[in-house]
Amino acid sequence: MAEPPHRKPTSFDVARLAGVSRSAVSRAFTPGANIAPETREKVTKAAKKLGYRVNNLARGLQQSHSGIVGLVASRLDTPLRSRQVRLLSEALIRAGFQPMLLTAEQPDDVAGLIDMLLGYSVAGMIITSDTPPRALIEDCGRLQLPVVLINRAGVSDWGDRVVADIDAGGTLALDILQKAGAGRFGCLMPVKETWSVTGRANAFVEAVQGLGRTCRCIQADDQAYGDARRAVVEAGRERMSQIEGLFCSTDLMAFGALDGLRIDLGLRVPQDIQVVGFDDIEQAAWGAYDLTTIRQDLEEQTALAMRLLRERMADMEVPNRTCDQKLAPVFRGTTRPV
Amino acid sequence: MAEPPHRKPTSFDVARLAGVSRSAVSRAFTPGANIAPETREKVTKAAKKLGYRVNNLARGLQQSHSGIVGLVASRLDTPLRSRQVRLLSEALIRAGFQPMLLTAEQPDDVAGLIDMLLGYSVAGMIITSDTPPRALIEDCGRLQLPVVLINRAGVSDWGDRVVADIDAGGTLALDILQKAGAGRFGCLMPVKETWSVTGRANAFVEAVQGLGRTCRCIQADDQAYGDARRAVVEAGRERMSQIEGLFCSTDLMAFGALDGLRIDLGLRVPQDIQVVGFDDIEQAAWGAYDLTTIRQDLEEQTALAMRLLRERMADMEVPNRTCDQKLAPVFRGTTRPV
DNA sequence: TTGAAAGCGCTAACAA
DNA sequence: TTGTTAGCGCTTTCAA
Repeated sequence: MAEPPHRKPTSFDVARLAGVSRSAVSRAFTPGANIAPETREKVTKAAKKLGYRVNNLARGLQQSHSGIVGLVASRLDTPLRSRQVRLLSEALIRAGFQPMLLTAEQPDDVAGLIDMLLGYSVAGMIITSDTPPRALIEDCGRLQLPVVLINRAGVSDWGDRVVADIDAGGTLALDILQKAGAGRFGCLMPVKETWSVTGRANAFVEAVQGLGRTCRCIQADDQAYGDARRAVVEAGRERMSQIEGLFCSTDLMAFGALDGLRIDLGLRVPQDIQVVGFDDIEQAAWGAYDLTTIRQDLEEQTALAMRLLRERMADMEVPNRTCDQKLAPVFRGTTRPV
Repeated sequence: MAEPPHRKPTSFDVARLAGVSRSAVSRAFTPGANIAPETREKVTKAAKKLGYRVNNLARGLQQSHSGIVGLVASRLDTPLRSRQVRLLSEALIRAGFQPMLLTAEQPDDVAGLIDMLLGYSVAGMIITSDTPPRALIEDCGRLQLPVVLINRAGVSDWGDRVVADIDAGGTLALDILQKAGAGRFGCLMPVKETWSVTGRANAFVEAVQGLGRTCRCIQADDQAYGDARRAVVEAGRERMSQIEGLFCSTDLMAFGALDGLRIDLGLRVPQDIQVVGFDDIEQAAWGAYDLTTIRQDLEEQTALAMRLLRERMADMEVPNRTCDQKLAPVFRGTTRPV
């Protein structure tokens, strides 16, 4: 155990102790550098003795980027988002990057924060925010900074994307409800527009209309559990009981709907009304809800995002790409068995 | 709209355009620096025109720290943790820091990651990980790096702490169950030790023993919903129905217990058995669970953590401190009304 | 394979 | 209040 150093040791100190130059120290800590194994050995030993570690700030200053990747997320305390962030941050770390977390709800906040981020010469950005400000993304384009957007489309010209096919999602939901025997359809969605969440709800409505039927839409103030429950309760027992198959545009909203239907309105699910959600978050499998839903494969989503990021870093000239992730139905207790 | 700059502008470019020195530019971007308002004005204008922003890497290299604060968290995809991380990260950003997120489950991972973090000259660290490796924290102590630990005690000499009083928590849980009329008590806890989670369970058990009664302990493999549900089911209807008041050491485990009791074992809550959780996460208020629990005030927790961090930054000589956060009972439907 | 020297972009001490 | 100067700790040509 070395005595507590008061000043942090620099590559210079290590070089002196190891009897080599500072360049040698630098090379010893650069994977794949041209350096004799024994020199590297000497340096590593001296470094350990001194408690030296490379200063990433100085390194980033010298190289073009810092190894930091911005991770922009809104509603982080939501089950889907927190799982996404966990998976992404673990994947980034595994790939040798450092995720810098930006949690912001308002597009205005985001703008200022990204500005901060750019000051750190980030190597790239992954955005799962609800509404990333387009100006910001265009800024990244101007700086030739890799950006991966998750479940957001059409925001700007710049940026690669991983998306769940919203049309397929809407159709799949209808399919599930139809096969389960529902004939009159309803859709619960938030008023506030969001590409993915309102997008799939609209796709569902259109799919229903494609059948020559009409879809009863119930609008919630926002995407939270409470918003959904309130919306269902306000729609009232009468209106709700005319719906046989209800598609909720997120699982979270489906839970609110289920509690509203069962507890507040006294309807039985799936006997009186069948419910399908979207996302397959962990809670959907919990016994009290046991929700039939459509699964977004987050592991696959993460892997795709990382691939896009890496390919873009390797070659900035590659045209913008969009990857589709798989969607799969998960049958549980809120629809009748077929 | 300026033409796309290919090389990022530096303070030198701004200085030239504004007709001032580079120091003037630096001062213009340093809050509270000695600079004439009109000079600052000139600089800001030139900077905007060029699309200049301060390079935080270079700034951090010069100053003693980088403005980055490490945020270490495990089980980020868990409701309590994700809310903590959201609040902390927002508070950090508001205070002008940048949270760098470290998600790691194994103490071994953490060690390597912190090493990385230290390479960024972080200004401090906030740790809400389940089991922060003590060696690591002592490293921070050696480097005189501010560390705030949340709900972890006794890990090491170094570091300030925000904790929920585990003894008070255990006693409070017993109190609630007793007043609700329960006479025979049980406690559901994870086998794997954790200061806060197993700590309050033990406190509950001791409080029960203090009454001269014995407490039936049910051990789950871990802290997840599924672990809790399985544990209850394996304990069996017979054993469970001998318990009148069950304390679950987290809300998440309480949900698993509730579903196990009601769905798998066919017991009624609160008629046959009453249940109390801990944390008051969002889901506890959901209709299907409507869980009586003990609330950790996360807003207060965040505020305390930030205060400790800032005070420590201001004065490294201050002795280590521990702040207690308030605990409050929340009465809902899994206990009988008093 | 190695070392010397020249920056990366910024701030801080000093002098004007 | 401003400009000059000297680094912060590292990587990276370029010679040797």
